Amino acid sequence: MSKQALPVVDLHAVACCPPIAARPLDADQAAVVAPMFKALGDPVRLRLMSMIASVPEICVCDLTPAFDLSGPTVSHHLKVLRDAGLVDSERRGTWVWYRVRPEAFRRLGALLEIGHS
Amino acid sequence: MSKQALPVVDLHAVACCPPIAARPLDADQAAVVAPMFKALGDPVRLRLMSMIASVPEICVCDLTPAFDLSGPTVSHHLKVLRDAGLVDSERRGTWVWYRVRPEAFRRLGALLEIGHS
DNA sequence: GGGCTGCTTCGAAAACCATCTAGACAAGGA
DNA sequence: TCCTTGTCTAGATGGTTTTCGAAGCAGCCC
Repeated sequence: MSKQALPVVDLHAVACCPPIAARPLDADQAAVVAPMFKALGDPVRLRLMSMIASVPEICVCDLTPAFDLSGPTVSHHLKVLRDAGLVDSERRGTWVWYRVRPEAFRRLGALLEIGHS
Repeated sequence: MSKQALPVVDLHAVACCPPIAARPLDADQAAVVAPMFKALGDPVRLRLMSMIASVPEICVCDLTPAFDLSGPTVSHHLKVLRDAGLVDSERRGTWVWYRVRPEAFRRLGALLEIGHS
């Protein structure tokens, strides 16, 4: 949905990004970041994310057959990833294409770096 | 609980660790890793993890007062982190101390590195 | 237009989760 | 031994999540 209003997670609102091992996260930061981890906390979504991140972009029609799940279920999981700000989608003609939002992905990785303690 | 049998997640069972952006995760790998992300997908647990990771070790008695939650609720969240293999605990006299399992933490970080695609 | 295919949204059922209170257990001190 | 303090377990409850089938919308082709 390229015409969709705004991502549910505003990435600019995240106080930018010392690793969680560097100093304790405050409640506000945690409230912004936790939903991203939560979105990756389901095996189906983690695989979807991995399939999307492994290529520049990928069609839903190539994602759905990789799972033993109904179309609506896969679509739901993709929406969770979208709402978490982790991926973006765009309809082009008949098909809908998904791609990673690299800044979100990088942010998450940065949080898990080893703190300099 | 130092005397507790084994961590619920056997870290050695994780096929070790190309970033999820390098190639699609298979279902077995996803089933092992997703619970770790899921454990971090709650704001309370993310803050707990961050507090634990920021120091060599920390007493439950220092974790609980940081939240507006009952003791049992904090204890429950700590158990989720333990079961996910992310932290370890040990009773020493009156108090129970928690510390990060660095290998699990590093593994998670490695998964989120940018793939060489 | 009419019908087809791809994807999403809706609504409902079942499973799961966060939180609480009450109670149990462990260690230490009177 | 009994009492207190710190932590965990058990059980209950309300809220959320996963999943489905049915229905909707968007784009294509005849």
